[in-house]
Amino acid sequence: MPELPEVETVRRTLVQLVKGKTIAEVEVRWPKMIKEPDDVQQFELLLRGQTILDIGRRGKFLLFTLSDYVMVSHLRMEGRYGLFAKEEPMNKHVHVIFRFTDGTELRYQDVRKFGTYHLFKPGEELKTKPLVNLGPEPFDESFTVDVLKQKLQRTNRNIKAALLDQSVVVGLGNIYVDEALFRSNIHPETIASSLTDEQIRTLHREIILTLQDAVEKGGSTVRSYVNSQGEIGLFQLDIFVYGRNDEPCKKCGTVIEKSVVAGRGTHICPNCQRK
DNA sequence: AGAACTCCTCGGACGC
DNA sequence: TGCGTCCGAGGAGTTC
Repeated sequence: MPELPEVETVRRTLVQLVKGKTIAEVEVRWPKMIKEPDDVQQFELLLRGQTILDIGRRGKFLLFTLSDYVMVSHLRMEGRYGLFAKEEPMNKHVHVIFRFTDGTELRYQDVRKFGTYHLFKPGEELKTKPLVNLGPEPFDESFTVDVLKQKLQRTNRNIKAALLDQSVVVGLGNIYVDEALFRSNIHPETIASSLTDEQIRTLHREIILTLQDAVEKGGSTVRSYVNSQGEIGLFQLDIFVYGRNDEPCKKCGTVIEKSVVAGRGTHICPNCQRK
């Protein structure tokens, strides 16, 4: 399940693979993925002749800057990109194909078909769904302790639910929320508004450090994620709690427990993270 | 505001 | 052992 570090890793590898290429033709095999424009044929048509100038990222969204449009792509849980020669055999889970003028093609593969595409005129993408209500980028200076504190103080939800909410801060998903909370010694069921100033300072620092560390290591490979060149991430070696239920805590040796919090599988060390 | 539901498929667990 | 069935995995939009 790609979160910020995995999406950033995909962005970095993808930009090297396709920057400067011009789209000759687009084939959408699963029309439900195209959210904007409504008409899938229109999506395919508008992309013809577009050159990929750059690829950016906002939260977990990839933003393809094209000659005349911005294409917003979300990988959700299992989306992957790969560059292929057109004659290479097609995987059955490929749902969108961008054929370039040079005979190569970018294939979007997604076993669960949860990924989404939006196409906008430049500037429009920031004024509307799905990007309009996103919170600050964790590595941006606008993500301050005070901003985090303000957002946490006005909610009665638990901290796990709050951190999964992309309007609080972007980029965290189930893995990195569990990791950041462990590294902050905070129990995921703690009511967000009840965190002390010191806990918020620690959490703010650990969110940034956890994500930075993971970006440097090329993300995690949990379940199916690989980057655009088929390489796995190395951060999974540094994971403290996610998926480690019934194994000993790396800090204190207590057995890691798994439960459900905010409707998500949640991993904690009951000794390091107390309510 | 916030919880529940929805989308979707596969693989692992489970039962016989 | 082998085969069928069931269900959990979850980001984010929508619904209530």
